[in-house]
Amino acid sequence: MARTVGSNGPKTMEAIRKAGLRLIYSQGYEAMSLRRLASEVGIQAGSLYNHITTKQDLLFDLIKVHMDELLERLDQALDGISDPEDRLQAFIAFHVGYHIARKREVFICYSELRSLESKNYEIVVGLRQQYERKLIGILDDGVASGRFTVADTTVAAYGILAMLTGVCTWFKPAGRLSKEEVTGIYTGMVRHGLVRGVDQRAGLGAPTESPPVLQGS
Amino acid sequence: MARTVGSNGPKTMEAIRKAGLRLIYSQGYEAMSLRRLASEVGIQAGSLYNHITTKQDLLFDLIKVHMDELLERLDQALDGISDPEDRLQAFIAFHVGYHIARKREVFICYSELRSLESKNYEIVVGLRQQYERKLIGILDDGVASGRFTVADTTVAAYGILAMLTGVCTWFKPAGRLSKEEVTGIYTGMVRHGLVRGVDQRAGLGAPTESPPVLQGS
DNA sequence: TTTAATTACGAACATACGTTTTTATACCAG
DNA sequence: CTGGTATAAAAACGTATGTTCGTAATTAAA
Repeated sequence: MARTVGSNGPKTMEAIRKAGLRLIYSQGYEAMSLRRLASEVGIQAGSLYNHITTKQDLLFDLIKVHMDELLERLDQALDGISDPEDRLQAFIAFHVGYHIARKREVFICYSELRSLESKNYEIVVGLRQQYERKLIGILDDGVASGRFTVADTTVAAYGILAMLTGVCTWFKPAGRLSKEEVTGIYTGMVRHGLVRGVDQRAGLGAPTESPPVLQGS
Repeated sequence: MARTVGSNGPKTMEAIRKAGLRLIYSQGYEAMSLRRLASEVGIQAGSLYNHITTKQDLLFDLIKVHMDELLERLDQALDGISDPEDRLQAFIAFHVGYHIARKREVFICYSELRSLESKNYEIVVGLRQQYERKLIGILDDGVASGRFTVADTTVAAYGILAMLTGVCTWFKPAGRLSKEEVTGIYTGMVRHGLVRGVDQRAGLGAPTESPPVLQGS
């Protein structure tokens, strides 16, 4: 009926974030009750408020921390690379790798945007735009230097992001393809088309040997 | 305190479906209360139950009806077309057009899957797989007849679907690009790459004249 | 050792939820 | 006109929700 042995602030907060992430991912923010969250952490519902201010703040914190890290890691991944083609390649590899590694965080960032209060929503949308503009910038640089031909850099960027992000809805670590294979396939699709006509094969490496087997969803 | 003048079953049901679609789209299924829904329809919460059986059934019905129509319209759009390239082109045009026209229904079908009870969930996932397999089939046909080169038809199909579906998150009817322009750009990206190197321009039409202007989200 | 800050419990609060029931009116078929 | 059915209101039910509060026990600092 009081503070328990071994209770520890930072440790509990970490457990709340972890359980919250899992529950929001699987049930959605609205459907996750704080009593359920507390029980997964091993405390009572009221005790959550020693660590969070409101349920909404927990959601925002989870999303915000993730977006900040996403942007920071992207900068690291692109650091020192100046050639547009190399930067595009690095962007794709980073994006696919990150989205496979953090599929739950990524999913929440997309699916729970509408559960954010408007002030929080604006902040997150701003961060997402920053990320999008990195890719658009790469494409614009490539076009400006004559290295790329892009019908519309904005549409292309949105298309690339949507295509790559989709990976975290179907990728299975134990599945048919490794992370590296997936990255390679996606890079090829971005650069040479998702579907190539026979007249455009010149200059490409041999088609991969993987047969077009349908893997279960 | 009883039946009101002009009340009419089918008309009310239609209003419920319409308001429900809008509310679920903007707030999410869990966040939409039946009292709010009823008030938008202009009736009391309890009166909803003259038309629906449960809240869950309303969601399932909205999704199911949409999936059925999606599949039917796709069949119509592909009817009579046999060449794989033409079928792919028709698929892209259909998918983009439909997703622009029905963005709310489409969004719900993706974002509210997890709010479906397991039996309903299985049904909807089955329908979605039917749709995915249509595209995979087109790609397989093209590969079999030597018309396409595809690194991995399953991954390519998922990539195409994700890319195209993304259109309904940013497309604005009054925006810079028309539906036809968007369809054209996406078709080009599927066939020739989202980003082409300069060595691959031969045989393509002139790049579009649209400057890479960033449009607001 | 004393003191203050942490941390959790347990109970409670006000409110909101999906749903059911009862009742009364409007519509429609005979 | 009459009788049955369709439709809605109104009130209520039981439960669940996010959050607050007072209290007690643990830990860390003095």
